[in-house]
Amino acid sequence: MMDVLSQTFSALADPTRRAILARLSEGVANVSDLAKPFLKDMSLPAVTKHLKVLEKAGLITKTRDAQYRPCKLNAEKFRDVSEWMDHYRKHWEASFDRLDEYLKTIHPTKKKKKPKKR
Amino acid sequence: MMDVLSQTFSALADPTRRAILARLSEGVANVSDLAKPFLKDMSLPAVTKHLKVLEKAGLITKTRDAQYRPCKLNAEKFRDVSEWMDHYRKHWEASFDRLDEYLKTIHPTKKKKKPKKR
DNA sequence: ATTATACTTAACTTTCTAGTTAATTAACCG
DNA sequence: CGGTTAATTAACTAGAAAGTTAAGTATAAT
Repeated sequence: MMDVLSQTFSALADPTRRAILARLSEGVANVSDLAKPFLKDMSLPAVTKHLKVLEKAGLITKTRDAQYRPCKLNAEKFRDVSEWMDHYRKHWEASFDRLDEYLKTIHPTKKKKKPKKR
Repeated sequence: MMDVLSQTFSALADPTRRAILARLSEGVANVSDLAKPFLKDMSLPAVTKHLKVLEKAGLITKTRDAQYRPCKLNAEKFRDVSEWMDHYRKHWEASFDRLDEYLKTIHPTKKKKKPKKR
């Protein structure tokens, strides 16, 4: 039995699945819509499987409309990942500052690099 | 050949590896320090392998000090993941607001749930 | 009713992952 | 030197993941 976070991360660890999520971030799409960009690289059942992985991970929801299966992004799941990431945020922000300090010492006139606003 | 983001996510998709990262977020530790909590569940070579996965993914850096291998967190990598996640942030924040609105309609006296400050 | 469309399931193959034990390397200690 | 500690490498196994093709199901269209 896989823990929730592992399942989420491993669902995200595939470029096809991330591309599907990117497409769904633009709006609802059914299976063949989602599959279209990949059909030169893989079969339809392969895409079906990717969707199943995303669905089991809770990253998307698949509904029914006649013979179509409209899929939509399940945004809450992303928040869970983001919350896990938050624990490390201070570290990368700190390391950014350290780099910043370092850059100032070697090149004091150079424009200050600032961490991204969130 | 695995793309960078897939490699990062798949490194994160394991509870042992995430626990190692959590430990390293407290400070530098060498291999046997890191292994200790897991030695009841798995062998030392298993931990070595996990560390190799994390290192290849760029999430940690392993250095040398006599026979020890001090490891440290590589925080920049987390920023990359976070930046990918940012693309979806608006979605989960929006869905949170929708939930919020919904909760108000069914239970108007209940204290308002607020999205986490970042 | 039959044919087409949309999608899934089944069965199988190949490759990758996570673990194992045993042997090996490297540095330090007495 | 000889032993101990720290960690890695090698060789192997079991099981999961990602793909395939072929067959099946459900709805719609003619």
